Amino acid sequence: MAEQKKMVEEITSMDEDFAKWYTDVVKKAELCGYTSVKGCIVLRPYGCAIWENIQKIMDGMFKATGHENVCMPMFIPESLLEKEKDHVEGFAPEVAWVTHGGSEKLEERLCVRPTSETLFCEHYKQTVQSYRDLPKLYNQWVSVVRWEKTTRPFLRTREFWWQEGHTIHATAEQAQEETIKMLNVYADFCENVLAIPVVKGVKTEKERFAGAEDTYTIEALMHDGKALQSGTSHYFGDGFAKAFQIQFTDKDNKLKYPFQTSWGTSTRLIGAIIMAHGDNNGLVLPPKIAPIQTVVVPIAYHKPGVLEKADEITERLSGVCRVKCDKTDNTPGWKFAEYEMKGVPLRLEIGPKDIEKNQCVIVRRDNREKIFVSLDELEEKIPELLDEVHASLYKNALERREKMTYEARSFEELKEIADNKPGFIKAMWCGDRACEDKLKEETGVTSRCIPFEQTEISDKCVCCGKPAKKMLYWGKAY
RNA sequence: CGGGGUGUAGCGCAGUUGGUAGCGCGCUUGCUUUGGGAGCAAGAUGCCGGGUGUUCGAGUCACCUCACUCCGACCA
Repeated sequence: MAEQKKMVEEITSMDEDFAKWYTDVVKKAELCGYTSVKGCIVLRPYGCAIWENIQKIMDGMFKATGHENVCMPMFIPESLLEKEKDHVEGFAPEVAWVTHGGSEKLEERLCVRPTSETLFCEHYKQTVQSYRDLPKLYNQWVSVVRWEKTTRPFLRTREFWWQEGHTIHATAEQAQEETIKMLNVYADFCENVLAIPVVKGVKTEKERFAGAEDTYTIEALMHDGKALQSGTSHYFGDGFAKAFQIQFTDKDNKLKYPFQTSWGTSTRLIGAIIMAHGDNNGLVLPPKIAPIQTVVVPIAYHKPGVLEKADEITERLSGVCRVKCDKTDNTPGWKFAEYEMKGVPLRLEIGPKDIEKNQCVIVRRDNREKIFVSLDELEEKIPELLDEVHASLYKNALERREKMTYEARSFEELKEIADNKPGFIKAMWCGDRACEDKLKEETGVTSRCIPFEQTEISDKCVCCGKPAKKMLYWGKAY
């Protein structure tokens, strides 16, 4: 696969310059555009269609687990943001402030939401009185703003689109269960929809969300060996409830503090798709979220019967997949390159030679395999192939991750790997923040998560040699 | 926020010792083509990122500024 010949000249090869490859793909696939505000991107139709497909499927999964959608305002008064100490400390450095309404200076400045915990808390305070009001299982699809210093399309933008789930429960157990449940929904989505394998685990205190008791995460490995945090789920305990004075009367007629969670995934997932599946010819889209799943390319379409046949095939396929027929007067070669760049999973070529034999040529984007398919079998064959593409994308990504996951038993070994082999490093940890800081400082890796699936690599901390508590995934991250 | 790079046509770039703005791709029109980014012909497109200065004269020199981009620190 690495030896695959590069056929599109405009895209920088990923081995040559991964960062440039990434921006080339984003541009050439027409996923987004830049604007006059740094870090604020336009989701162009093709990128937007991918996001819409992500939203549609994920939203269905939220509904299936009992969640309801709401819409909160985008402004948070400074005094509201400040109510939970850790939370405000975490976010204050990167919020955007509104200071004027028209020409009048506001009494109190408003921040543009960087996340909406405080708004949900204010709302819960108004609507939760009894245990009968619980749980509330909410989600919203909105954009948020975080004034990042360095930005990259999809991976880190100042405004980004996401979903944030917020729930409130009568007991800690229920809230903890919810936190894990939604983490599993995310992992399920990444693996079964995006074909990206993820490591599930919990963050160390250092990497925890501001205000959370526990932050759970799914970590994916990109083509260049860097980790991408692809979704997080937070357990808040009753910390926010206490800070916001949210209380309810329980069955035993006692006033109690409820327990909360929040969880989010963002347009960063599009970055994950690009970097997990893409190749030197551009984007490779997992079929389930591909705006176009099959592109029909008529060959020598001026010849009698070709366009008619292409139309007929397109019409038939519209019942089994998202299909587009490109009837523009660009040459076939141009179209091949174009749709490869855009990651369309299947290309169907139909020309005079095929029509004679009642067949067509189907080419898979992921491995370029060329298959001759009888026109009588299209409706069965196309969905089968889409499933195969999904399965093989997942399999390849998983194999690559496994190949790029190393184990380290000593500091020297870890440093050696961190310096020379991009990827995940599994290593034991004593639980001390000091060791985490030292590893970051001296090797550049951060703790990605404490995975649920623990294996005891050794009994000593990779950094200080003291007795180890947990095995962690370490790595360089986006 | 530190370090590097780049700003000239829609995109990618050239522009020498300062002297009236160029190339490729794309775009428009026509004809011929069509199984891996087609060929020929004729067109259209410029606040040289912005400002100040030096100069008879600035895309070119100086200073300032803004934006983008890459690498670090901080973060979904």
